[in-house]
Parts: sequence; C-alpha cells; structure tokens
Amino acid sequence: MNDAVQPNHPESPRAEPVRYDFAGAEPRWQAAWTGRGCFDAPDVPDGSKPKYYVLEMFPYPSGKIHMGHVRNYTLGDVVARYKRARGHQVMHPMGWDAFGLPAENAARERGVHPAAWTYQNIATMRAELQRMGLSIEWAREFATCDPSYYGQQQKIFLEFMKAGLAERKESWVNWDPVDNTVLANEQVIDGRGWRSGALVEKKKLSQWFLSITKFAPELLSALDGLDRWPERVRLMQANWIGRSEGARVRFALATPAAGMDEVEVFTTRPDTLFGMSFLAVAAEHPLAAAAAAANPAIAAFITEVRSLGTSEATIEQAEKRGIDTGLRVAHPFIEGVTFPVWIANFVLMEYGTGAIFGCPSGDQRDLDFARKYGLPVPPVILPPGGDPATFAIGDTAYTDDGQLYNSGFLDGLDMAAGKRAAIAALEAKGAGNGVVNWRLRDWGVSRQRYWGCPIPVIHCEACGTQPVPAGQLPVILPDDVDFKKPGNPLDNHPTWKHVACPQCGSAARRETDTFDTFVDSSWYFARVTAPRAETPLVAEAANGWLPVDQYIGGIEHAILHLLYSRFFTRALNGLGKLGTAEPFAGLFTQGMVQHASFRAPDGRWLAPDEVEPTAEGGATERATGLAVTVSRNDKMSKSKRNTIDPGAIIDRYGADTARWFILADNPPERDMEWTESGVSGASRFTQRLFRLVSASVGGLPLPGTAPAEGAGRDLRRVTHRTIAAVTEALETFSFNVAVARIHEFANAIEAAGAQDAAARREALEAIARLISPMMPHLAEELWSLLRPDEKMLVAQLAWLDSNASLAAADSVTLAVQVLGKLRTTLAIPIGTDEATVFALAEADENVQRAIAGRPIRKRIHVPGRIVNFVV
RNA sequence: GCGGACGUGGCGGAACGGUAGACGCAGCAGACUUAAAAUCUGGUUCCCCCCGGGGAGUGCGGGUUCGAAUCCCGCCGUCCGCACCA
Repeated sequence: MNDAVQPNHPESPRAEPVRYDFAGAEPRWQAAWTGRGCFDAPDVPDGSKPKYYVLEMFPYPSGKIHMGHVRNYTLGDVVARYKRARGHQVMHPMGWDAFGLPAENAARERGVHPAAWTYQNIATMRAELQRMGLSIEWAREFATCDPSYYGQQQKIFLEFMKAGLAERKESWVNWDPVDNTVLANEQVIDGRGWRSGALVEKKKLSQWFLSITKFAPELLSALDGLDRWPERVRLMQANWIGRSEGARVRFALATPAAGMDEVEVFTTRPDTLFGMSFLAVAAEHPLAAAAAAANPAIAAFITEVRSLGTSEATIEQAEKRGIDTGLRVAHPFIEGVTFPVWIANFVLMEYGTGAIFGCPSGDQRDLDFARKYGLPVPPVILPPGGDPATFAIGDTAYTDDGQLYNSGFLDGLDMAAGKRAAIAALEAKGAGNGVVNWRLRDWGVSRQRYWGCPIPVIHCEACGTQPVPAGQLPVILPDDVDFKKPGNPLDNHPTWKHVACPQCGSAARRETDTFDTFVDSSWYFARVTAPRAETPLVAEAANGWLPVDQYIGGIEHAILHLLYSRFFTRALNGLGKLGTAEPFAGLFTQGMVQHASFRAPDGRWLAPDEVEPTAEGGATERATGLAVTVSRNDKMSKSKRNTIDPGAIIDRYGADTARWFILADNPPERDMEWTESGVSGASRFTQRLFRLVSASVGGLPLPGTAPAEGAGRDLRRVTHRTIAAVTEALETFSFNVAVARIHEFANAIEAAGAQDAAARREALEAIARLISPMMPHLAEELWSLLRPDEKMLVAQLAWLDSNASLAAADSVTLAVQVLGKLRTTLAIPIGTDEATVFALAEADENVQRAIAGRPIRKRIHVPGRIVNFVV
C-alpha cells in the first residue's frame, strides 16, 4: 500500500534546530495524494455531493513555466482544495493550448519540428507544475495539438457549416506582413498585430468566418446574468459588441454608378437629416472604386489613404481628408435638392455600411471635414434658451439635446421624438428603416499557418467547397513539411493538398489554411469533461460538469478568448450539443507578477543576482560596484532580465513557500511584486510552523482528547474565530487576509504557551488544516506529526467547522467617544445592560475631562462596538 | 475624446458607516553568540508632552451623519480598456 503516513515522532526537543525538509516531504505527499486518487473526479457528477468545476486557463507550452503560471495555478488550487474540503465533487483538470506560431518559429530558427518542440515543452512544464503540488487530475490531460482533440474540433466545424454558422466569404482582412497571416479584428491592437507588433495591412481575401454576429444580441444581454464576473470584463465585452440604435437611410444616386442606384448609410442621428451637407463613403466602398476607375486623381487618393491604413489612425486623427467623387445623391425628405458624395478617410468600411451622411452642425468629425473643404454647416438643433435668429456653429459641433428647427416636419421636436418621427417617415417613404447596428463582426478564423488545426474542407472546381467526409476525419497535419520556404508550409507541401473531390472524384484541392488558435481554446473546457471520447462531447459529462464554476486567468483574455468561448458555447447549445449557454459562471482575473528591474549606467540590463541592494533602497552591480537604476514593478520579461524561474524557487524554498508568498503578498486581482525578502519571509513562516508543531507534540494529550469544560478558553476562542475568519476569507478570494489571520493564529498559539494541552492540540490541528489549501504539503506533514496513526490525509478531510459558542467572546472592548472622538476603551462583559454601560463609560476620567461639565444631549450605544456621548 | 477602476505609514496591504494602520516586508534597539547566521523580545504614522495624556492624520475641497478611509458632490493624480463606431 502506498501509504505515506509515516510515524514521525520527533525526539524530545534538543538544542539543534529542527528544520522542515520540504525537498523530501513534498514529493512524498504528492505521491500519497495521487496514490489515493484524492483529486479524481467521476466522469459524470454522481449527485452525491454538489459539483464544482475549477479551471485555470490552459497554459501555452512555451518552454518553461513562469511566475504568472505559478500564481494562476496556485489560486485555482486553493479554490479546488477548499471546495473539495467543503464537500463538493471537484473537477480540476489541466492541459495545453498547444497550437501556435512560436512552435513554427522554433522550427524555422532551430530546425526542430513544431510537434517535437511542443511535446518536449509540455513534458518539461508538466513536471514543473507537478512539483507545485497542484490538486489536478492529470488523467484528463490533453494538448489541443493532439489529433484526438483537433480531429473532434473539425467535426464541430462541419456541424457549424451545416448549421450555417460557418461560411466562406471574400472580405477585407487584417494582414500581418511579418507573421504572413490574417488576423481577427480582436487581434489587431493599435493597428499592429497582437503577436508580431507589425503594422497591419488591409487585404481582400477569401476566408472562413464563424457567425458570431448572429449571437450579438444574446452575447450582450446575457452579460447581465454573469454576476460572478468582474464588472470591468463585462463592460469591455459590452463595448466590444457595441450595440447602437439608429437607422439605415437609402440615398438615391442622381446618376447610377457601379451598378448601384442608391447608397445606404447608417446613422444614430436620423433626427438631424435636415442638417445634411454631404455624403461620405469609405475608401474601400464600391462607389469609391467606381469613381476611381473614371478619375486617376481619385484612384491616387484611395491608394494613399489605404497605405496609411488603420495603423496611422492615431496620428492621422486630427486630419480629416477627402475627395469629391462628383456623384450626387438626393435627400429623402427635401425634394429637388442633391448633395455631393465624397470619399473620406475617417469613414470606416467595417462599421455600419461604410458610408455616412455628413451633418456638420451635429457631429464634430463632420464639422472638421466641412470646415476643411468649405462645405455648408446648416444648424438644425437649437440649444435650450438659444435664439434661432443668431445661433451659429463655430468650431464645435452641438451634440446635446435641444429643439429641432430648420427641419421641415421635425421642427419643434426634441432629439428622441425627432428620431422616432424621422424613422417613421423614412419607413413610410421606403427610404430607410430603424435598425440596431453592432460593432461586433464575424470572426475570421483562417490562418495561413502550419501549426494549427486543418480546416476540414476540400475545394473542387466543379462542385465547389465540400466538407471532408466523416470517414476521412481527422484531417491530420503532415509531418514532412519544409519550413525553409516562405509562406504557408501546408500550401508548399508537394502532395498533401492534392485530393479527390468527395462529390465527383475529380482532382481537387484540400484547404491549406488552419484555424486561428482561439478556436482551439473555445471549447477545451467542455472537451476535458470527456477527453478521450470518440465524439467531440459526451452530453451527460459536459452537461453534468458545465458551466465552469470558477474560471481563473489573466485579464488579457477579457475580450478575445472569453467572448469566443461564450459564442462557441451558445452555438453548441443551439445545436443541441450542450445544455448550457454560458461556459463560465464565475470568472476571476488575476494580476500580473512583476519584479524590480536593474539597469547599469551603460544601459545593460542586469539580472537580480548580479546586483547588491544598498541600504537606501538602491542597488549596485556586484561586478563593478557601480550604482544601477532600479525600477520597481516592471513586468517580468526576458529582455529586462528580471524574470524569476519558478523551478529555482522551488529548489531553494519548496513549493509551499512559493505558494504562500504569492498568496500572502497582496489581493490576487492586483499586480504583485515578486521580492526576495517576501519569499524568505514566507520561508521563515513555514519553518516556524514546523518548529511550533514538532516542539509541541511531545507535550500533547492523545488525539481526540477534548479540552475540559472551560479549560484553555482564550486559546479555544482564538482557534474558533480563526476558523471562521479564514473560511470567510477563502470564500471571498481574500487569500492575503486568510494568510494574515493564520499568522495571527500562530502568534496567539505561541503566546498561549502550554497551559492547556488539549486546547493546544486543538489549535495546532486547526492550524495544520487551515493552511492546507495554501500549503498542502506542510499541512500533511504537520498533520502526520500530530496524528501519527491517522489514516486519512488532510486532503481527504472535511473542512473545519467553527463552534460559535466557543468563538463567542465573554467580554468586549468598547470604544468610548465624546463627540465622535475616542477618549477611552472599556472592557465590558457581554450582556451588560445599557444603563450600566453608559454609567461605566461616563465615570471614566478621560471621558469626564472631555465632557468638561457640559450636559450630555444624546447617548449612543452600538452593543459590542461603541459608546458615543454628544454634548 | 468615451468608458472604467484606484489614491491609507518607508513598502505590500487590513478595516459589516463604529478604537485607522491588523498581518507581513524593511529598517531600529535589545537578548543569545568570541563573532556572524539562525532564533527570540521590544518599539516603529506625524507633532507636542515629565508620566496620565493631548493634537493632526486615509490625494485636495465641500456635504450627509452622534460618528466617514468607507456614502454624496466637485477638483487633482495614477492606471486600464476602447477609440475617426457615424
């Protein structure tokens, strides 16, 4: 039997210091947990206990774990261990988000195959995570690059296709010229690729899109129900989905162009239609192309605008530029009047219809544009108290509410009524209608990369795009690829893409694009409930475990990954594959782990072990003795050489110490600074606890000995109060407070001494168990010292209950104020009647001095807290 | 520009509207050491004071309240997200 509970009676205390041998103990307890299957979850929750699914975002196997991982997985492990002890059936899995560009870059730079590189990294990182003592059920582990995973993903995609949720369409896409691939909108940050940092270009390509926009209304409205999500993440998603109410308005072209006889515009301000001065279209708009074909100056303008691209938006913001196409449109409400059609650089093809009507008096951008090109600025909204005869627009558009004028049938209405009336009139004339517009766009998932999940379709010239037949799935990535040539290695492969059309049998071409890796991470949380199944999901398992009760990860995924996962879950729900519509009931976003960085006078970055701290809080370089620039709270990065290797920390201090420090330092949602002094402080505490227990066991009564009635009362009170306080702190993610309470508890146990041995045993056993979610190995070690014959591990025990009557105080310290200022404190027995409390308080000499003979006008007593005299 | 969060000792931070600064880090003093490390003890918001104590204090200015770090209004600052979104 693999029973790690070993008799470990320390000898009676000797002079030599006892030290906790974490290096020996930690692997021993890890083996004990695994040996007993402490962390195994049933395939389907069996209903004997409430289920609880704890999930931390799967790591990308980049090489080694970093401190951000340590923090993330420690937080999750505290929750998992705590919930298990609270009687939940807990699912706590781990795996790898394993497709992605770094593997391909490694292949190009070092000639390692992406698969070999990835699986090697996984092996390294798995071993590192296992050293942390996480309560993970490793049997469920998988990597998204396993064919057994991505093959199932291909099935889901084909289901999406069948359901009309995936389609191939030609569109303007974001092209990353460094990574040579398309990027989703969400992956373009400040006009640059999220990974390469290269300026993104606009290209027109045929791509696969997932219809996330079909779910825009529910993705937005369901945010309200996610009450265990951080408010700011919900706001970010709401902004990203971007609902706005307005109208589509069709303007008839005076002369048809580009096969069109009208231009459609989206506006949120149909009330200001009478303030129109011009119509403007985006450079990518079909009308712009038509105008360019006839006029080289226009063609040159378009080329110029496009070359600036979205990336220059910030710089270009001030400057509105445009060119008149010569085309004119009729106004829907004003007979016989036409307006010019311009191409303008501030009109975006990807929002609304790619065309706007310009109302300079009511929109700052339109006003800037009109002023620059000398277009008219007719005012249509009169501010409250304004004089219609004299009101004029200067350099600032009037965007607030007011009364419509110069607006025909809208005259006299306010903004809201004007909008309603204008929309009604447009609909009556057939010139437009009220609509809700969404900022969210469909998710382009095609990537021109090798190391991703192949998109399972075949292109046949005769039959069109065909799904790969079920019998030919999974479409496996070929191993023999050449990374020397530029471009997509799958496309360059000599044979892989040549296949027969499943429909007609003639020569056809396999799709060589792979999926965006965010597809892989959009359903892994469901797959892990049945990771080896022959179907993507097993309904009983997925529906039994989902939604994830507590999801934990970085705020950087606030939009991308979380929105895509919500979409996938809703789509699978709609297809009847999942019983839940939201994947993550609770979300916690942790802060970053930072570290001071050090820079020598000549600009070299120095590693922490190359500098010596000075008394003033600065530092000098060890090798040269020169002062270095210290900047605190820098994100850990290889270039600044301020990374701390978790493996080295565990070697030196043990996993429990690393976990304890990371939890103790500050609230988990904030950024934390990793400090050497902080870790050594945590290390001191682990040793102190071990000394406390090992030095005490000799004098304790047998396990199970109840303290005599009334004995050791003060210590027992602290014990039961601490149990309540730590429980409360763990429930609310206040892990730093839980740590502080345990510190206080340890101080109190030491201060109490050995007066009542049974109460001391109770306290020591409690502290051993209270630390267990945070320092699981030390908890087991202490428990085995205290209960050498106990068969159950702490990991198998139920959480402690606080006994309310033992926790109750029999006297309280009451603060006594005069006019809200503290004058003294009084120790008052619980249950003292109010009149006595007032009398005692009033009799105090400090209180008397503060009252200074004045009559007391009011006496306030909050039992157990405060007395306040108002004079 | 729009939206959001946050400002508490030297530092990280604690505080159902009720004794501000728990707990830790750092530094200071002392004990144990030949010495150091380790460990233990004490004090550490600022100012005044002989003890007892008194005054000020949670970014700034107002307000509500017997009582405000906490609630409300207005500033200032820091950080984050979105950003030519029609």
